Amino acid sequence: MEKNLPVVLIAEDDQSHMELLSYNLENSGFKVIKASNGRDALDMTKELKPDIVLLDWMLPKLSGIEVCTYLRASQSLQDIPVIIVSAREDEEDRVHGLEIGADDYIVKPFSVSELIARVKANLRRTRPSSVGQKLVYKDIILDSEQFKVYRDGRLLKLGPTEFNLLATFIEKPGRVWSRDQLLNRIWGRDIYVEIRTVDVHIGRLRKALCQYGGEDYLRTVRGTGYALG
Amino acid sequence: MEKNLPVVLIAEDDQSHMELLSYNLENSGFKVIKASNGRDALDMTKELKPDIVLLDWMLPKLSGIEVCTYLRASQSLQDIPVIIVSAREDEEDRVHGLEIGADDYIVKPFSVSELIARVKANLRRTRPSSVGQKLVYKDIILDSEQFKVYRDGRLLKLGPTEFNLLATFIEKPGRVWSRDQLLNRIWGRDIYVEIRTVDVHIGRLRKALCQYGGEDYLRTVRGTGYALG
DNA sequence: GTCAAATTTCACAAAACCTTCAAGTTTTGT
DNA sequence: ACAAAACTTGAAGGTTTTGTGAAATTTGAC
Repeated sequence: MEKNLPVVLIAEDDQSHMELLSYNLENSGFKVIKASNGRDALDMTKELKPDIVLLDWMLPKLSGIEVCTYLRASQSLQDIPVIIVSAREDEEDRVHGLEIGADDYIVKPFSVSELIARVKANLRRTRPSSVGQKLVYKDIILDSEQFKVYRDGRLLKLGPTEFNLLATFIEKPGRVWSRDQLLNRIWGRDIYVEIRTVDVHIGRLRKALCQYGGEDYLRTVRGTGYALG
Repeated sequence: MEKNLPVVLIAEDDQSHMELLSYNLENSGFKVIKASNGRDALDMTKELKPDIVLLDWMLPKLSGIEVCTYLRASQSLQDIPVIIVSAREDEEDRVHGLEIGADDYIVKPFSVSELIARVKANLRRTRPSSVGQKLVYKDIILDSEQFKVYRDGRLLKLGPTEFNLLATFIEKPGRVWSRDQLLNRIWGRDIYVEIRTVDVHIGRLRKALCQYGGEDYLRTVRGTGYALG
């Protein structure tokens, strides 16, 4: 129900570990989806495109290593950060884990705060607005922890959808997003909304950003979509 | 590196409980050391002289009760506050726990803020400077030692839940908390309460904070949660 | 310059969400 | 054990946000 939270896929076959992980991640503001074996993990990743994947080294059906290898080979999934969680401490495994393309490697037992920190660190690259960072574009500051947006020092008033749109744009200034991509990302996957609705909200965001005057930073890319700057 | 933080020894054999406890205590400014059985707990207490000890009732090798009894008999360790953490609710056990010299007794499941509050309360005796600092936001002062809140110099009347809410908010002014996060933090994990209950208590806190007039500092973030300022 | 396609704007009804209220229950204090 | 205080819950009512169609405007191609 909560929308636009960063999504973490946890692939872990040990029930109590799973619970510990998901409880704490949910508490830290993530949406958690769970897989108890490697095959499910892979399928769910393809299907749901989580923002980050936590893979246990040992998994039934497909090992974490295999899943990771597969993800790295996939065009559309290779940008999803992968953290390998393992009981193995040996240097060799650690190297192996990183070699096959994992972004990080955590050894059990680990502290919860370490885990959260690593997850956030790895999301910073791909979804900076999701980890409570202030994002800046020109004179706009978006504070995702406080859910506030300032322009030229003044606090702007904007609705949830406008905020989410701006958060998406400001993560990658200049990048052009299609209406479909925006719908998927902000409204969610299986929600039926007219594509034109995006336009309206873009218009609202435009107005909100200029409520105290100033240049319009939102660029319309005719036939394609929108971008910030 | 860490400077003079109060040290909490947690003796707990359940891995996930340990994580939950240590994560939250570390987050609240304590240094945590861990023991997974009674023998280790006793040895580490002798060796490291923590500022406070959290003892699970049931522990391998030596039970929490035995450890506590031993500590109380020791000249050099008897002043270390001991909190027994237990799943037993019976009055009898509670009495027994306190009889053998525990300073406090917490029953699982407990809320995080309750735990923190108890730990701080028990540290007040031995390390008064480490706890009970007053938290301030604008004209609001929250005195966590006396459990009192002042606004503009006047003592406010507010119930426990309202106090806990405010304590959470004032720790990080501006940060937005989801209802789920607030429930977890203030009501405790495995407790089932309607999510809407949060709204009502927010409403009460609002009223309480403005009982002598003044601006409403609580900000509703539609679709997300609440924040102070 | 004209035209068609695409985008923007506008107004409004519906939906989602939040606040308030009051009643009933539990907990606390004496 | 009783009274008071605090808490939970559902429902009603109010507010904000959202989605949509239609009209107006802009854009780019010819």
